[in-house]
Amino acid sequence: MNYDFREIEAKWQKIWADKQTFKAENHSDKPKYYVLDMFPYPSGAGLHVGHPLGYIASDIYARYKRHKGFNVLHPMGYDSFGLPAEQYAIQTGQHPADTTKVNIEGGVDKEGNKIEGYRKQLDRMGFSFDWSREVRTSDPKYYKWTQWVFIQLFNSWYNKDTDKAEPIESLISIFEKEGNVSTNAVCDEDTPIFSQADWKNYSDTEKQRLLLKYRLTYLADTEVNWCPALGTVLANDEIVNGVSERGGHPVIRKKMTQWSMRITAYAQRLLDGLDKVDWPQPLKDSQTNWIGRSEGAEVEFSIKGSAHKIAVFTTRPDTIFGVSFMTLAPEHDLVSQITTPEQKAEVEAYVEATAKRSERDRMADVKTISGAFTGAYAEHPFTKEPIPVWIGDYVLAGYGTGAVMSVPCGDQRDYDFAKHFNIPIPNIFEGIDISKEAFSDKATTVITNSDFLNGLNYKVATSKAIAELEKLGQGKGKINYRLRDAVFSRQRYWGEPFPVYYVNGMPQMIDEKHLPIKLPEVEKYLPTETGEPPLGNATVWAWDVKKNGVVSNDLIDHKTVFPLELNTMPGWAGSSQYFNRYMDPHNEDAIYSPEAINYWQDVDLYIGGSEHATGHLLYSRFWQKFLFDKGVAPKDEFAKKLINQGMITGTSAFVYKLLYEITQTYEHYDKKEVVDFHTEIINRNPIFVSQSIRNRLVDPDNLDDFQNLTPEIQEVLDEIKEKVIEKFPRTKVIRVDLDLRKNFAIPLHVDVGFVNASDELDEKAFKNWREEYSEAVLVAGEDGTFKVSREVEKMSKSKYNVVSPDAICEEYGADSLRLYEMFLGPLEQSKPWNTAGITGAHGFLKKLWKLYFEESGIKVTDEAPSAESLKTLHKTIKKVEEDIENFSFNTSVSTFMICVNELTAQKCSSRSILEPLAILVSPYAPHIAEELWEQLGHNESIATVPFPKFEQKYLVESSKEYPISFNGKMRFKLELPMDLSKEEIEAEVMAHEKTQAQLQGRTPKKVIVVPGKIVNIVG
RNA sequence: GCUCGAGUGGUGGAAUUGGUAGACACGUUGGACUUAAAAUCCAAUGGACAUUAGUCCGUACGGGUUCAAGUCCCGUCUCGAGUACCA
Repeated sequence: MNYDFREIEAKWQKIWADKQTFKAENHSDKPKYYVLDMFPYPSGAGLHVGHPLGYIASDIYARYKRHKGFNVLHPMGYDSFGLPAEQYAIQTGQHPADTTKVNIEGGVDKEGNKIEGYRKQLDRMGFSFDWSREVRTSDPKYYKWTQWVFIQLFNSWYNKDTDKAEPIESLISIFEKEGNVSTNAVCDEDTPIFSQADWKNYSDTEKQRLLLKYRLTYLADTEVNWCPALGTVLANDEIVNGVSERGGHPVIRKKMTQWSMRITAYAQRLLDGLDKVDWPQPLKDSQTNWIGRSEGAEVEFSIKGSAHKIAVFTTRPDTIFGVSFMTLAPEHDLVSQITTPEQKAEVEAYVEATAKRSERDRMADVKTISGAFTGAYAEHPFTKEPIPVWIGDYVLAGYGTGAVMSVPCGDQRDYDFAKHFNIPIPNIFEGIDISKEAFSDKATTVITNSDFLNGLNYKVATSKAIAELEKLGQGKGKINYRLRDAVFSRQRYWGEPFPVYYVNGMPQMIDEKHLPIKLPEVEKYLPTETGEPPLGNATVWAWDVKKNGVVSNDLIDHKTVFPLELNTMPGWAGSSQYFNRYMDPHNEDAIYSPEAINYWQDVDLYIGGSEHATGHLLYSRFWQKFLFDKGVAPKDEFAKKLINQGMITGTSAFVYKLLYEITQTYEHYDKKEVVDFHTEIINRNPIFVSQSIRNRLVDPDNLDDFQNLTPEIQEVLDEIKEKVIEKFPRTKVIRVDLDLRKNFAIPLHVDVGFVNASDELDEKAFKNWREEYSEAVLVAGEDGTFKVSREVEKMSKSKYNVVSPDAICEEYGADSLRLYEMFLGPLEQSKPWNTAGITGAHGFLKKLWKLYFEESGIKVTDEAPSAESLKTLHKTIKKVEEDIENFSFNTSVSTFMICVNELTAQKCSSRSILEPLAILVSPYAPHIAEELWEQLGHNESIATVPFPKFEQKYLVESSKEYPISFNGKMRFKLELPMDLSKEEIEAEVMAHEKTQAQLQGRTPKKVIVVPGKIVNIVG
């Protein structure tokens, strides 16, 4: 009987689906275990071999936990709102819902391309997902609850006294009793102070406007990152190096009315919570940096001849006597108000110039120092000296107060600015030379020239300065965070609509019981002509408060029918709670039942990519903490343990195209005919050379450098010349030469499917690939083979280096793929894909199969196992169990290989060894394990069979082969009984002839004996 | 620039609290079987010298601790990831 993986895998995938083998119950006597993968965005390109890496690891763990007696929740779903589907809709007019459905369920797209569909691809790899719990973020039944969370956030404020979110009603009742004078709440910077009487007198609209300054999600005019190419705003985490993460388009600053999430209220708790979770340190670090807590002081400077005050944030209040100027961000509100008439023109020109520059431009030349003097002077709080106030774009509007007290001697940026504009640089550091650069080492700071701070170190001076500022009422200690509130509006179609309508310009929440508010149909997915978001194209998009339903825009009368919000929610809205929704995914009355979440609690193991560090994983923690405050979630951190799987990169293949030119004299022939023929020859006969030829032609370190022409190439050029001569026999002079003007050996990606494990190109496949290559000339190397060169790059369609899991499953089977992906190396490490090695994993499965079967059928017997086989089995159990617990999946694959190699050598056919072995293998290679289990005579699935128990007694050794070292170098091995004492071992070793040979008569200075380990002889 | 991580054969990678460096697999070479190929099986495979024994060198580089260092400490270099005028 042969190992027919195609039949076996199809058979078991069907049985698992039919019998719902992996359905998880919300009630169980077993302990719970929740294993989660980051759900994918279903793109039209489908999965490549890099995607399943994390899924395979989590599946192994989930299966292992079932063997260990846990009730395992292992769900999967789709993050199905998103930009690519919308861009595709704009191009083709197809509804994103339709294309998304095809991408998930399979089918044919409008261009006639067959799409396999994510679901089929996933099923093929034998994952033990509970598909009955699938969620899709774009499903109204799902986004109903995304909208619900939004409403809860809107109806909450953050009470700093209790340090949690509370219902907005409690804030209103405080305002009614005492105004906001003593309210300790997180709110907008510009929130005015009002009394109980003020509150009473405010109009309804005014009250709503004020409440927006406290709500955890709020509508406000904010400086946003506007991406004109995408036609939408972006959050900070969606911008990489000043351009959009998706597409790499430029981003500019713009003031817009947008929904924001008051995530800053949770800044400290988001930091503190990191200590409670077992997440990778780099990920924690990047969240910590992103939140960016810094301790310091807020200091107020009054402005001479003005009632305005400038507030600055500084981490170095100890250097306050070193202030020689102040700098405001060009966008700072005070700029226009304090600028003197003489400086007005210069300042305005500067402000305008900076506004025009994109974020990227500003980042690109951080070295260019620019700024303008406002003409205004602030007053030093202690010396009362005047301090010139400048503006400069090195001060960011979005951080701190958007203004700094500039201490050039202690801060390099201030120093550079001062040097550039000839501003004095007073030195306040004892014994430090500041003629070349600023001094910022806190540890060795001793303050001088600073009145009451003289002689103090950083720490003491800081607290003293803060205390003195407090006495003056001009400052206080403050903790500042880099984290900004997150913009939550997107000017896009394919996202969750807000459950919001507008009365008198004030947002109103639609009552929960009318959710979901479904996306309206639109004709076009582009912004409207008036620049409104795509939902502005909808004709039925108004809210009728009488009917409680969406009605035609024609009916808007601002009395009972009002306009609905035109923005949609950002990509991370749907992913911020999906892990909880899986616990009770079909609940229509609540986001999930208390029973479900109290049973499942939180995610025990979460696996996904590290690129979500400051996006999804921060927002999800924020929402979780909010729902925890609301009493909806029992845990304030949603995932106990998180692992970032590494990326699988592609191994691109290249051939080199040689450029050449044909020259000839024109006698007897028409010039045009000649030139056309040359062009045709060059187009029809492109020359490609293999790597070795390229390396002889070109200096590999300098690709423009021609070295020498090889005979092979000369031959090819001569052949082409022959063709030209044939066509124009009477021509006197014909030359065919390489075009050496520039990089003449151009590397071109070729499909990795045309290349075998030895990097040899399938020339036929290559020529058939493209019409223009059909008569290509391929110049092989000296050994007669045409070899491509290879380079590791990100897997992508455009680089022709994508390897699909379907092809691997077809050729080697899912079990081989699973084993091989794990075998590649540690889970967290990124590594290049190389199909060649998969034969090793596949060969292992064949060898495993052969332990159970011979030609005629199963060969497993009830014979008692040998001591050797028992030892092999138990050391495998021990190692595999340790490996899985440590997520070291690559080493357990090796362990299996060793085990099977040993059992084969031992000719083991004993049931009491081979049954447990099938269970051990089953998390990794579940199909073959199920088949073996059934063939061994079992009727139930192997999935929940208890994991074999390790027994130390089988590993007890009676002797040990000691490595005998001389001065730390192992020279020979000596088999000795385990029960010898140190002295006995030493005596045995010293008496050995090889020891004497090594010593050559010398007397050892020292003999180190570690029983059971090693013997080292020194001297 | 800052923060974090990593450097081991031709390749992917092993190596538990410091204790036999290179497990396992790929690739390569030789051999068996076969008309042939595939598949399968056997052997060799870090480098150099010796080709029997053996010796020397080897975990990015330079030092150090130790009977013993891939592993611990100090310094340097390279690569990767994140972040970047954050006051």
